[in-house]
Amino acid sequence: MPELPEAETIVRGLRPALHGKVISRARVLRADILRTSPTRFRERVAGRRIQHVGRRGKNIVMELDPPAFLVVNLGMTGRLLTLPSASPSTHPAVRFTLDDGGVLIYDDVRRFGAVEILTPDEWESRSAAMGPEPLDGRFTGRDMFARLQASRSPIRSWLLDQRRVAGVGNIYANEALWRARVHPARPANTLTRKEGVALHRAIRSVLLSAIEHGGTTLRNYRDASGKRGNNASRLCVYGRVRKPCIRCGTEIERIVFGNRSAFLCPECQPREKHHT
DNA sequence: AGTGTATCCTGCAGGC
DNA sequence: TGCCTGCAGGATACAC
Repeated sequence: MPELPEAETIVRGLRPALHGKVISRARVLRADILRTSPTRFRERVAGRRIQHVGRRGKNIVMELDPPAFLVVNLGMTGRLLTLPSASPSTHPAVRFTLDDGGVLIYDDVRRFGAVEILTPDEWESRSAAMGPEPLDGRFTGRDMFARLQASRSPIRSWLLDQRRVAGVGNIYANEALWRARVHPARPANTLTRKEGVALHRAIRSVLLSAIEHGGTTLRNYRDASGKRGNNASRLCVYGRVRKPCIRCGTEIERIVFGNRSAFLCPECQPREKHHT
């Protein structure tokens, strides 16, 4: 999916269209997107005003009044589209009608996503279970390094675990590791302080740059107005198997672990320290 | 604690 | 053209 930069881009597009609007009703076309019954969902959403549109990790979070949280996780192929949109909704799952006549559609080809309506308590505990926001000032290199030392899991798996850092997915995990010159399979606790700090910086710069470019569209991702992101051409390793490393010319490798592809430059990101 | 495996679901690209 | 396989930005549950 949509990782943090894509969710952030969608939020920025949604905010002006949704802020202050009342959801007059919701129509559920694909009930498996919800985590409750369609009836209960409709009843809990209808009549609430959208007070704030925000993001936590990869989740798009709308704060409603009377107090409730509409939380959207886009899974692999989810979209939140305001109409009229540049790309038509091919697989609509939930359709919200606003009091000003506006329409918001949750669209999802594979339906791995989720649209949930939570109580403030439910949302609070959900959010508390997630790791720090990587772009928040409270997320420091020092902190991250300390937490890396407590884990033996491969660093790429560590980065994908939303309880450790919120919002990093497979694209940006791989990109950040390449920038920091760290092999994705290295156990987290084998990173040196220098590497940990470099990785922390790399995560932030990779995410910030992706947001600046409107997110990465490989296939399905679209922003709230249906437009593609422009970040795909800036990827340095993700999906670049057998293409030359931009830094050193060595062929990029693809390896698989934790059920996901990892991409790396074997020269820039050695698995073991090598002596030169 | 960590890992591999499978699952949810659809579509697309590539090989033959 | 058609059929087959593998692959996909995520998250979770399971057995070991």
